[in-house]
Amino acid sequence: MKSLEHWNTEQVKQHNRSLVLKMIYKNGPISKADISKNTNLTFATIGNITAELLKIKALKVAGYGESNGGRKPVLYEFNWENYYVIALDIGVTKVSAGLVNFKGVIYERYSISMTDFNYQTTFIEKVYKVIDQLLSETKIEISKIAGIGVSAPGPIDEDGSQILSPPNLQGVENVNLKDQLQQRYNLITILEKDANAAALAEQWFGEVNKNENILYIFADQGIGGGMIVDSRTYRGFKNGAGEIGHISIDPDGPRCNCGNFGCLEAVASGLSIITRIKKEIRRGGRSSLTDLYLNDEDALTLETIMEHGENGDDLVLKVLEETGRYLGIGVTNAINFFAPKMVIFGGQLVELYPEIVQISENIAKSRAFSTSAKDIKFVKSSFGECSGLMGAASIIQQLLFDSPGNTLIKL
Amino acid sequence: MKSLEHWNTEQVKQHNRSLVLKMIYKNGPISKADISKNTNLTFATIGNITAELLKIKALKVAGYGESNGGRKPVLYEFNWENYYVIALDIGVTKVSAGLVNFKGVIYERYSISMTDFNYQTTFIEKVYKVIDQLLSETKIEISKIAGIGVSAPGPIDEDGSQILSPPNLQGVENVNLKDQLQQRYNLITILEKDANAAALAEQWFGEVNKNENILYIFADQGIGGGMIVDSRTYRGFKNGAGEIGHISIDPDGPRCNCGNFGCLEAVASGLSIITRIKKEIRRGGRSSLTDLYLNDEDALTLETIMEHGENGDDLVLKVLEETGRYLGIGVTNAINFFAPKMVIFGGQLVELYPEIVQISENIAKSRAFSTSAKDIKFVKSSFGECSGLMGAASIIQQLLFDSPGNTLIKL
DNA sequence: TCACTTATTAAATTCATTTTAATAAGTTGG
DNA sequence: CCAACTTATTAAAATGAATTTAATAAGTGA
Repeated sequence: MKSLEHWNTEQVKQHNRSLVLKMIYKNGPISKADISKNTNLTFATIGNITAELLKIKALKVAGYGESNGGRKPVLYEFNWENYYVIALDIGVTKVSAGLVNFKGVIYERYSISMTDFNYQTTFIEKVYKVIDQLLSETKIEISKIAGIGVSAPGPIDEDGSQILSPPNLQGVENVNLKDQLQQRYNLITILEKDANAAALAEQWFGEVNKNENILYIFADQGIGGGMIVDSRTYRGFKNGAGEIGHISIDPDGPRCNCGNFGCLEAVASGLSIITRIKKEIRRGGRSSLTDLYLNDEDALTLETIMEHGENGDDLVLKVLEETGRYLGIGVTNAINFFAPKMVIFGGQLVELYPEIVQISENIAKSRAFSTSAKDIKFVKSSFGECSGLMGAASIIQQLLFDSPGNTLIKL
Repeated sequence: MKSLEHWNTEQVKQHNRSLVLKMIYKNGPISKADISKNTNLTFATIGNITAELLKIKALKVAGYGESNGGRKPVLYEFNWENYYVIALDIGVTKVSAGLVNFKGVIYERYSISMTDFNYQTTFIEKVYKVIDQLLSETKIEISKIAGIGVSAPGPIDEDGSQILSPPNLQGVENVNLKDQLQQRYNLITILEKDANAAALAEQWFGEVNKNENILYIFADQGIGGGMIVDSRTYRGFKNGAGEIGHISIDPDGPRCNCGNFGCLEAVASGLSIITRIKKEIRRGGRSSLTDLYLNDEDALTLETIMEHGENGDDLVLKVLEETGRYLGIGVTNAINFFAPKMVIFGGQLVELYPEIVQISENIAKSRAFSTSAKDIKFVKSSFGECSGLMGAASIIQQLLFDSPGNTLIKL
């Protein structure tokens, strides 16, 4: 976008304002002198920008620093008490809403089950309900809420306004959440694919350095992927990028929901584990899960399977190891193609079976093409089951910090 | 890079100068009024920038346009006669150098075989030789040469200065071509991986629209890949991105040089075709190539194989079709992950067997996950065997147009 | 020929950063 | 404790970019 547009002093101001705000956000409390050193902007410019940000209460004075031989510096920091985000995490099993501040601290939280059809409530009514509940319970003024960020199962349209047709969310199709939420709550709203949002959360609240490209693997019921390039979500043509779950790693493998064969999602997702174990049991394979399954077909959840794995069930252990191996092969392909600096794993499967990160890392590093692949960092997401909410929050945060002039400062 | 740095009016000037120059390059001959309309810059600014560019002879007056009711507009265009690039294409079999103008027209050209060891000439001496020959034969003044662009087999180091350790170029390892060429010829020199360079050539000289991300598939002896994101080469961590040849699509497939199994390069490259046909013949498979092969093991080049395919040899046709299928599966994976707007095919295999583009397209579009994959354009490179030289030329062109202030205008 | 339109050029204005200078408030050493 | 030195902050003037405004040149059409 920007590269096609002309620039004038306004973009300079925008850019430098954003630069200073991010600097204070990340490194505060900090003195004007240090901001100047780190940004190479002069004292005078820092003075102008901080004065402006101070006036709208985006910053606050955090005290005084130690003198280095002269006058004590005034320290500034981001005005945490003034900015909150409504984070909406739309999952397959439930919709959660949280009130999150810009440090990534979740203040209030409320969930509703997706399958709870007591009152025949529609999807959008459930969304309203969690948000209304959230707002009614909180003591934080609505004027301090910067916007509504939504993490949802893909595909999402290019504008970040509609949930199109997620295969796992029955009854939800072409829902324009953005317009409806903006209208109802009068707050800026943006949607993002769950894996992209989770990746963005790592960028803002995690241990990612500036301009390190990251690959986020969302291993849950299915497998999704999110990519961050130059600190921004990489979306690709019509938002189609990141579908690492549908990289086929075995043309003779099992059929995937997408119609293809041997997709990563068909061999390394949470659902694929359940499917494979059921199949083995039906085949007569020995397992401590056998009775459970034969009594109730739906009893085999990922949680119970993992419990039996921890108790040493051979079938479970075998399937889990295979799953790790497949995931490793998939990640190898992604690395050879995308070459990220970090690979971050999240989702239910990873939470229940964190060893899968190490297994994938070993396989990927032994198979990767480039010699520098050994320097790629593999980590489990630091946010666990909160990564959806954190992701949703980070969407709004990104918007605000990228153009504080258009969002924070409403002239 | 830029996002971490502060901006001032200098970057504004840089950016707008680059914008105007690219506008004139792509849309010239064009009037100041039209430039203003297209860029949203005011007449005065356009006046300043064009005056400056005119003064250093980056532009020239191309005549007068039709009046639209007022004074006839002066038309400006890029000063083609003033800018040339030495393009160096380092291939597995030969080194070629060409003098290319900014329209992508190749003026002079000279090659030397890589395997010609008559005089025990080292690699770097061969490079010097082709460039010297080129310079001695041309009538174009050396002052009009903007730089030396080099397209070379990867891996290339992060600075674009060294060829590291290409598996197919024996005897070439850690050669710092950039420093040596810059010193000898006193011209800015930049190296780029062959597939990246070829992709960039499509961006500059081909039919790619601004900000359309492209995936270039370089199917030759091996298989390489290049990606363009936001009009720039996407390199990834330590230049490791784009290795589509080492996406594994079959864990039980043949072993690849990289140590892995079932890599695209092991099942869909030019060499893999030769290997498979040899294997089939040894197994006793029927083919019109049988006698040829049994008399001389090295007689089975890709060219002869293709000839026999055109004459209807069943074995060849079968292997080619399989190859297309594999390539299609590999491209599907790449599309699901990267979601480009265009996929462009080049390299010897594609030149000899252009049908492979259509085959890959059919497979990829039937297997791709996203519904919008049907809108992805699949094309064969328009530059044939010249794509290496064109790629090399486009590297320097990109440099100049991105910061004309630092390169064209030497104050 | 005259009114009108369009392209170009030149001067004055605006806006953001930078440069320069002045001031405030510390530290250090004798 | 005070003088010399540092450092942080603030204010005013200068610089350099795009923009606004006005003037001029060169066409068109009635």
